[in-house]
Amino acid sequence: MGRGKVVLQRIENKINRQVTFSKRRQGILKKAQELAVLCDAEVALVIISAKGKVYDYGNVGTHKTLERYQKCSYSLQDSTAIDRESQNWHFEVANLRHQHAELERIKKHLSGEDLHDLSIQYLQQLEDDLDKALLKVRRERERQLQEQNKHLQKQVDECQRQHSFNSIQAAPQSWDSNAVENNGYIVQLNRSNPVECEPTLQIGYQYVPSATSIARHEPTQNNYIQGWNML
Amino acid sequence: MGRGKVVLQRIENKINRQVTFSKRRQGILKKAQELAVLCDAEVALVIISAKGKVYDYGNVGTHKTLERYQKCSYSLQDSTAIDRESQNWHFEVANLRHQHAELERIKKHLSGEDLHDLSIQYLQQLEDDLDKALLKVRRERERQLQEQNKHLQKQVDECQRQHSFNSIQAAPQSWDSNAVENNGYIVQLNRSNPVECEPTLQIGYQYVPSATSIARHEPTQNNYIQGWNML
DNA sequence: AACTATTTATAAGA
DNA sequence: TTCTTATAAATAGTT
Repeated sequence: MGRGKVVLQRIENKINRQVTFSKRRQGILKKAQELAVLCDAEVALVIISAKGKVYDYGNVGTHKTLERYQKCSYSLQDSTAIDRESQNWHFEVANLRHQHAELERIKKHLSGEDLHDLSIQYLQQLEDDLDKALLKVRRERERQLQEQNKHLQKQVDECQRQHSFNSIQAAPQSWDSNAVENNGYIVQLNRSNPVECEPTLQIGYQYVPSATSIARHEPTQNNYIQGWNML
Repeated sequence: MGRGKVVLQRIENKINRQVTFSKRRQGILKKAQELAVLCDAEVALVIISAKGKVYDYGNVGTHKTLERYQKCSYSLQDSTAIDRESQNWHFEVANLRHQHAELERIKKHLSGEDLHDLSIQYLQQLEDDLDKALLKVRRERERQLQEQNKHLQKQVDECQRQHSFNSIQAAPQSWDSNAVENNGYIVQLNRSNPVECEPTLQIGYQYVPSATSIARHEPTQNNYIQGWNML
């Protein structure tokens, strides 16, 4: 893939070799990542240059994958593999530290921090991911609200039934509530008469203030979920 | 390199994933070999499929290279006082694991996964946080685009200058295109005034105020990189 | 498993 | 080193 056909043979010109090494190293790294992501595989790649410089890649941590690999091909291994057991702690700690750092990084990005050194592509991807996540969160919240609603509706019906029953003996009742929205989201019942049923049902969410929250600007008593209708 | 652009994202179709895995595995293997031979490097590659099947390559023996790699990585750590602290390791590892689990949890939530057992309040908080993050990411992307914009403006000016110069000699040239590709980033230039090179530069994206903006449908060229710090 | 239309990687040149 | 460009190589979608 270049201006000349490639011959599978050590590049004799030192400069060319160095340049090619740099380019192809990048290339194969990308390939490794793509393979890992596209095909959901675990990939570890170690490259050591002629001068001894080490490069590595591992989508789930190079060490972790290598360990797994070594376990799998245990029988092929000589006995030195055994006393490497003692080094397992090294592995484990190094590994965890690595992953930890990585996770912290990702978490920051997902929280909108430390964005300054990211590429535009990465940012765009991040934006997409966040959008998707937001969508999912909204859906889940919606789901939960609906469930709660259903539950409450039952209670209301129950209550209503009893009430009606009692009312048959007495006067006809103008059963009413301030707001019952059935298939909608929140049902807000402000009952002033503390008769049989629970006195005040207020359902739904209250806003929980947080250090990092941008305000949901409306006061939270309406059931309208922001941005939902456009989904 | 195919009929469609590649999107860096797990291929959902199982068959396709399998096929791609097979093809790309071959491909990267070849790349690894070429790198090793052409550049006289030591290369080890381990691939473990989602189902656990192990593939490996190593021009001087996978195990050998891996051992070398592991030695190098260890030396990066303070191997001096490690053994004495070995008692602390249990603690450290446990600790790290704990933190790790926690981070994973948070990361999932921020990615819109595993939401089912969360409280409504938490979800709402999450939603707010995501909203905020999204905002920040958009701002950062905007900032970067503006920067790029500035850069391009310079180029355009340059071009314009030359153009004007040439035009003195001959007839004006209608050198124009609506899209300029700069370093692989496609930048749209909407020129309101086609004659003079007096450009209105509008680059990239428009800010969409809603958090639930319809996703960008442009070909998402993403380079979302996990586990590799080329950023 | 082959076949291509395309995309992607990169060798050479600047 | 980095960028550009012509071309080889890889491969996604198809048959």
